Amino acid sequence: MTVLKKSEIKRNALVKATITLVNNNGFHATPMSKIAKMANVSPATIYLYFENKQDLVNKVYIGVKAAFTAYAFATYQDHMPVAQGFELIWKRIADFKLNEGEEALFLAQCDNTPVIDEDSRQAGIKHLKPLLDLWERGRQERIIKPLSDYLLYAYTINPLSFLMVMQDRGAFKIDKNTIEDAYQAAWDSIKH
Amino acid sequence: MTVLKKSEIKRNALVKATITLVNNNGFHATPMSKIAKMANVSPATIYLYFENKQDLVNKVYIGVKAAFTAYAFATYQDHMPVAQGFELIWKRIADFKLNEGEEALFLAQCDNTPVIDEDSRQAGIKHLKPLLDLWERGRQERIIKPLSDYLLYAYTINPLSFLMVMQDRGAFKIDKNTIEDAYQAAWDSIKH
DNA sequence: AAATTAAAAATGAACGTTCATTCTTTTTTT
DNA sequence: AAAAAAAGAATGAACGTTCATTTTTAATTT
Repeated sequence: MTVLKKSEIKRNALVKATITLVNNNGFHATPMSKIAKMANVSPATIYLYFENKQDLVNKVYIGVKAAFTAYAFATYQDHMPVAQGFELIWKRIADFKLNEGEEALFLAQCDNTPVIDEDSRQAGIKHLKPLLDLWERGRQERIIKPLSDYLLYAYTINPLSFLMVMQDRGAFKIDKNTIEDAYQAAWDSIKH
Repeated sequence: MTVLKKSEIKRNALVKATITLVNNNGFHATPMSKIAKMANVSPATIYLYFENKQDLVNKVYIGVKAAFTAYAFATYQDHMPVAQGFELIWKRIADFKLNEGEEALFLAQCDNTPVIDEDSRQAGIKHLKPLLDLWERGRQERIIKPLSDYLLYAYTINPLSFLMVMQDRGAFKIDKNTIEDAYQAAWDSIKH
């Protein structure tokens, strides 16, 4: 187990609190005072770790996005066959969303609203490079339809976010079968 | 052309301003004073038409949702064959999103964030009934995979919202071909 | 090892601003 | 002229941020 400095513990608590509160109320309905309270910290302390509120969400977003993509690509290797590589990455992403529900929800919220600075958003997109490369290979090998990255994303990765949000609202429950069905639908929509 | 009472003109201006400003800045970053200014109205006047800020978004949301579903189902009849009915509805929805970009974007934003009251959200969902009925018929006739409504929605309707948001950010442009490709992907993902 | 000092981290109260909403006055309509 | 609609100014609460201090940690000296 990594030993954390006290300051890192505080920073982590602030990040956690931000994620939870933004998930439940949205960014602008989450005052710094509440974040501080949930992290057991004085409001002023936040400003030792972050420049201001905007800087706080930006940094939390980038951090979560990094953790997300690290998880997604952890077991992927770029010499894998396209279909196998896609299934692997897709299911890792699904795993992340299931196991790290709060983080996934936070990303979904940030990706769909004008909360994050454009710079931070761009930084987050960069991390997807391996998947975009895989898709390019898939198109060239005629395994994947000749669709733009945006369409491929819209029909494979994005639906997971939607399902997450619905689950969070208590509308329904994602289980093993749901995941398998969703994967089939995703693959069917883009396979040649 | 319908003749509008002066009061209706003001109300419409307020609705329009709300949509535009919420699209660009998000709900909580949109002050009543700005909405009033954009609608050429005093802040106080808003309160003649709406109880408060929350009531304002709720009502705008419900109104836009109603217009959206009216458009989506305008030419649909429930005796149509499943595949034909689905294509019709899907393409009407795509049309709406293209022609009424601001309204569509507003819905996407409200559907993905905790801005709208749960009651208003539920009211919005009710309007989708004809589509859910069509899907049920499709499942029974083994034309559509036996997937839950949420999965069908995630893989057919929701991707359009994602593409809209991306287009709004200037990331890419939706054209006739995109729509056709998207429809094919949607159908491929759910057809038996 | 204990005592002292310096540095860093953290705090709670306070400030200035912004915002939703209300109040009073003016304008428009009937 | 009375009633209704609209306006602009006013209000109080909430917020992000800063500031003056205190507390904790680390370094240095005895």
